Amino acid sequence: MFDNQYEQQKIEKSLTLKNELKSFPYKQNSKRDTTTKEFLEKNKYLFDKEGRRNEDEKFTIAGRVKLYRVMGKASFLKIEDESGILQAYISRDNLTDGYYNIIKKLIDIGDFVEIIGYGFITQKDEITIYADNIEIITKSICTLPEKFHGITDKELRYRQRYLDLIMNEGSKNIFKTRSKIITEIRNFFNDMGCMEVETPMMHDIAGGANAKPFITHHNALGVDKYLRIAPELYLKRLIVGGFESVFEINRNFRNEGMDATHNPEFTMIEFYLAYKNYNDLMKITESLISFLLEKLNKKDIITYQEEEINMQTPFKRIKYIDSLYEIGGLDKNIINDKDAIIGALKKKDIDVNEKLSLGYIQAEAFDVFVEDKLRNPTFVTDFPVEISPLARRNDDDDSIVDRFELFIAGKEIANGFNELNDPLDQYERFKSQVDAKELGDGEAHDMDDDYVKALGFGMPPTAGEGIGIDRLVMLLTDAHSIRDVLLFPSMKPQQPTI
RNA sequence: GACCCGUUAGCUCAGUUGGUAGAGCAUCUCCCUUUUAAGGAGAGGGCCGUUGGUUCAAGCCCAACACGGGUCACCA
Repeated sequence: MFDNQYEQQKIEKSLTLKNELKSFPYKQNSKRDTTTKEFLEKNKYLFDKEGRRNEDEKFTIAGRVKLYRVMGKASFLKIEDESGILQAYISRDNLTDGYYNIIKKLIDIGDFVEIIGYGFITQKDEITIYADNIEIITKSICTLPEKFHGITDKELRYRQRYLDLIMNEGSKNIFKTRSKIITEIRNFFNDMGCMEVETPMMHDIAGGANAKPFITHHNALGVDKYLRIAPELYLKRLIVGGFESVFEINRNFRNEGMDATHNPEFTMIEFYLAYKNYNDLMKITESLISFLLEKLNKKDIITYQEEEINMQTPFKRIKYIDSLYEIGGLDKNIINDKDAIIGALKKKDIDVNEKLSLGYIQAEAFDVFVEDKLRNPTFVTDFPVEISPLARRNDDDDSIVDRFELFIAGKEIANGFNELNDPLDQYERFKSQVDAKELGDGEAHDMDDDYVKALGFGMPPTAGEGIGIDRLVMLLTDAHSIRDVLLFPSMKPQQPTI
């Protein structure tokens, strides 16, 4: 650790600071009173002032040295804090007794310094702090990446995100936007009177979605637990309990492949509203997205990966079955003919499990022929009942459910439906999920007796929805990969390189 | 899981038909008191991803593996 030549040199400097200057290289009790941004604002007036400086007004700033230019008896530094970046000027004549010649050799790019000084304007018209004193308050040991190209290696950016954040302004902005989006989503639901709740992350039965779970173990109880794949069944238990509108923003864990839109842990908001239906949810979803665009100062037309997406509401709505021929281009006459769809899939070299029922085969066809073509926001509605084990059947057609999914730029962003609250029907649906599992659907639900029992006590008519926050952030920050919107995306372990 | 691409100094990258490893930034020494990726002079810094193979000789050719990226598949 810390054994390359650069690190050794910096450790030497750190020891010099400590032993010869009696200046501990890792100080506490900073006296910073001004951020770099505030400094720049407060000293703008100097452009109009005689002499373009004011030696009487002192400021203390602190931050990381990003650039360092030594010119003999004077030096310029760029000091960065969270608010921005500020140029500092230190000169031999303004520091005490030869201190300049010592400190200038001990400062490295990457160190945190604290500077007391006053504002002045340089010959090139840059507001700068003229240092009366400078101290290294945190000595860096490791060398920062090159100042011009920064860090471009994606593996390094993901594994050492702190370096990415130090070097890449764009990356920092993505995470600021992400935080803003989550705050505003929270505000949106709070303003609706919806209550934020927390439900278990460790489940005895991995329910609420079709996915393979992570398994962990509880030693004291001697039982295996599953990291949750969705909070749905717990949130609906709360509706049974009498809360009429609840939401939860938190992580889900799914033990599946990773790619540009899938990370094993990802963030969802799920919300459940009693006495609302799935049409209400679509309207709420539209107003949420409009609200976010407004808060982010974005227009209705956004650019995602060089493609224009029209986010204007209301979003397009199309029935699932209709989308198969209207968008997917399948022959209208074959969409209820299982064998014919299988034939169409086979033409595209898609392997299908022929034992599955029509609804599953249609779902496969949707994935293959339709999903990618949904570029502008589109609600796909009225899904087959087989692939919607927790959704309420349509009153006129019991083979479909009152459910929608929202697709934008070919990706699923949201999924909502009228909640199934008939305990007997729910029991039967779980049973057919168990059957599907035996037929080879590794992601089908297990039976959840307690949940069925909860419904037995009565859940009022309810609609619920989940929105994938990461994908929404990708869309709104023009990020190509989910890893670009996760601070610490999942990566394979690697031998330590330090 | 399949295919393609990548892996060389702290970082960003060159590296010819196979013949003793290169640049810029960064670092160290020296010069330089208003610079803007500051400038000038000099120096140090390498398990060329790992392991095998071919060859008199491998950063370069071959194979396997590791990690990453991309495309597809799987997956809500």
